[in-house]
Amino acid sequence: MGPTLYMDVDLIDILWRQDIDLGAGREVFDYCHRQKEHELQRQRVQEEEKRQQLLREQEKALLAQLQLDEETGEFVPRLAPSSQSPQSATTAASPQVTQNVSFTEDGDAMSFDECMQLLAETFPLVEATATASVCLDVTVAPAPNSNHVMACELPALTQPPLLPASQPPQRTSPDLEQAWMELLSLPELQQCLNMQMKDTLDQTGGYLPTNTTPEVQDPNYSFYTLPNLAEVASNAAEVCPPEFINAFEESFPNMAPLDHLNQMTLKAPDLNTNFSAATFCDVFYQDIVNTKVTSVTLPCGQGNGGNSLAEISHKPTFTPMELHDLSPREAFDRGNKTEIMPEFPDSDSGVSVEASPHASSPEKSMYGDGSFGGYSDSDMEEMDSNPESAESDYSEMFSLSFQPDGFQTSPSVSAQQQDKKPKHGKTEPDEETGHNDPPFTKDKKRRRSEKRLSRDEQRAKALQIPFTVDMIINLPVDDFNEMMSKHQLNEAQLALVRDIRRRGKNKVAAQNCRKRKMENIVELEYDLDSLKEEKERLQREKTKNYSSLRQMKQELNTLYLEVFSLVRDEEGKPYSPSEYSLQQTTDGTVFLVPRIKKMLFKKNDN
DNA sequence: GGAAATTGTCATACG
DNA sequence: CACGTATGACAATTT
Repeated sequence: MGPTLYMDVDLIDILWRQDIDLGAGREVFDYCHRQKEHELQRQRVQEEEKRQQLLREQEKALLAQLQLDEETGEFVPRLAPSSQSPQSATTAASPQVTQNVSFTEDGDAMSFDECMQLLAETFPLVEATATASVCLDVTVAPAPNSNHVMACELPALTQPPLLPASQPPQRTSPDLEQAWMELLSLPELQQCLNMQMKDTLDQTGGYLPTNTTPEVQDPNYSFYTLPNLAEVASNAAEVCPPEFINAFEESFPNMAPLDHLNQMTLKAPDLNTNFSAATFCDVFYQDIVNTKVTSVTLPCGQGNGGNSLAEISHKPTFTPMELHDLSPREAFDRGNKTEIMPEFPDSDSGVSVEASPHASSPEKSMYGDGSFGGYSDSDMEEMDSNPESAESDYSEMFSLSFQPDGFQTSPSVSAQQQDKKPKHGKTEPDEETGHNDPPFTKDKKRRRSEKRLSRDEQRAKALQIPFTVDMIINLPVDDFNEMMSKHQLNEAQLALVRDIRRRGKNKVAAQNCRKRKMENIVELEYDLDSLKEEKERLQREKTKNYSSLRQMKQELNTLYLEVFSLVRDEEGKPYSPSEYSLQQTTDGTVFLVPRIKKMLFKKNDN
């Protein structure tokens, strides 16, 4: 059982990651496990001792993460939506705020303060949504090694949630974006990010040795992360946008993913003992509660950070699709009974789990729904619509994350992203704040209008496909194949890419077809009008000609009578019109023909 | 809340 | 045969 359970845990991790990508709050799950074992003991001691130091770094990390979240917006929102409802959201908000505050206090730099404010403004929703996550975070935090994360979380715990929650979510997407960009561009911030990256790496390295990481994940992870790191180092602090993206990817992938993995592995064993499919949720929940109670001091800030990190990490880190493959999940699902669906049953399906988008109870939702919820295409959308805005964030995040991968983005894509960016901040706040259950329709509409990610984009994101949808669809066959050959994709990813390409092509074809159809209709209508006009014109001409003909006949008749009246016989008497008529031959000669004769002639002719 | 309009997909045929 | 396109039919969404 032990090994199998362990495996399950890893699989679960993977699945969770996927779920997270999808919008599910797997982080919660992972964290809970981790927390159970090591969090309380180690975290308390180490964290408390090193709090201050860690706080700085962690906060920095959080900032980085938060930023990522913002831009990508994916994960942060998700957590909230998946996990819960407004209440949770409010709670979550507080943690972030606290983090922000602590950060500023640390006095890293003036810029940081600004950043914090920005974060507070931009993430009100996220934070709110994160409430539920906070609990989770606490539980999660446990991993001793994950000091960074923990530290980050600690601030939040120690400091009561202040501003963010209270502050109404502001939708200053454009402004916020600019601000973010600026912040990112700040050398200090970048340095901090880099620092965190390194720290996380180091820490992760330390952790890994103990239990370590699922083989599968690590490879991929390293695969993606390494490049990023290198880039970061090289870039250090430079320009905002590019670096911004890179930094995020780098920082997050390294930090969150690794930590999670480590924690996961560590905790897995423990869980195994208790873990049963049925009890799975319960266990987590309990663990979380316990951890919270016992280790208030522990860094849990993760509500925000943790979630955000986890989410963020997903993107940046490319979890191996292979792992993804539902098998693990399915097993997991059976056990839990939670509704996790195979995300990619077909290439077509994006994801499937249906979590109840609207979590009923905050806590439970967190554990049950949030963690387990999967998303189908429709589900994905629902998530977005969910209280939180997962969707908006998601889409936004997605766009950002996508590019970061280092893949070229097609111009169109970039343009879309830009468009989306401004909205990110806004969307989240609105939803978070209030969160209306009904929002569903509203959110969807809003999203669409705002241009959220398409289904395929969401799917691609969920599977962490390293190409933009535009690239997948628009690249010529040769280039497409070349691109595909450069990246190792699992079957699910390949299938999805193929489907995306097929659907994308067909979508364009359908659009063209409809456009053509409409053009044809318009043309035909135009032709119809033209023909109607022609008909009327001809009708008028016909009438005119008819009248003209009558007139000519009239004139001809008059002339005929006039000529006939001038004709005289040998005696000088006029011929009777009734007995004679004038006939003209082809050569112009005119003959006076007796009507009787005429009749005779006719008879003869016949 | 429902009808009309859009839009996305799928299935299928064709080049 | 693989691909891409065209298009009717449906379904999901949006207006």
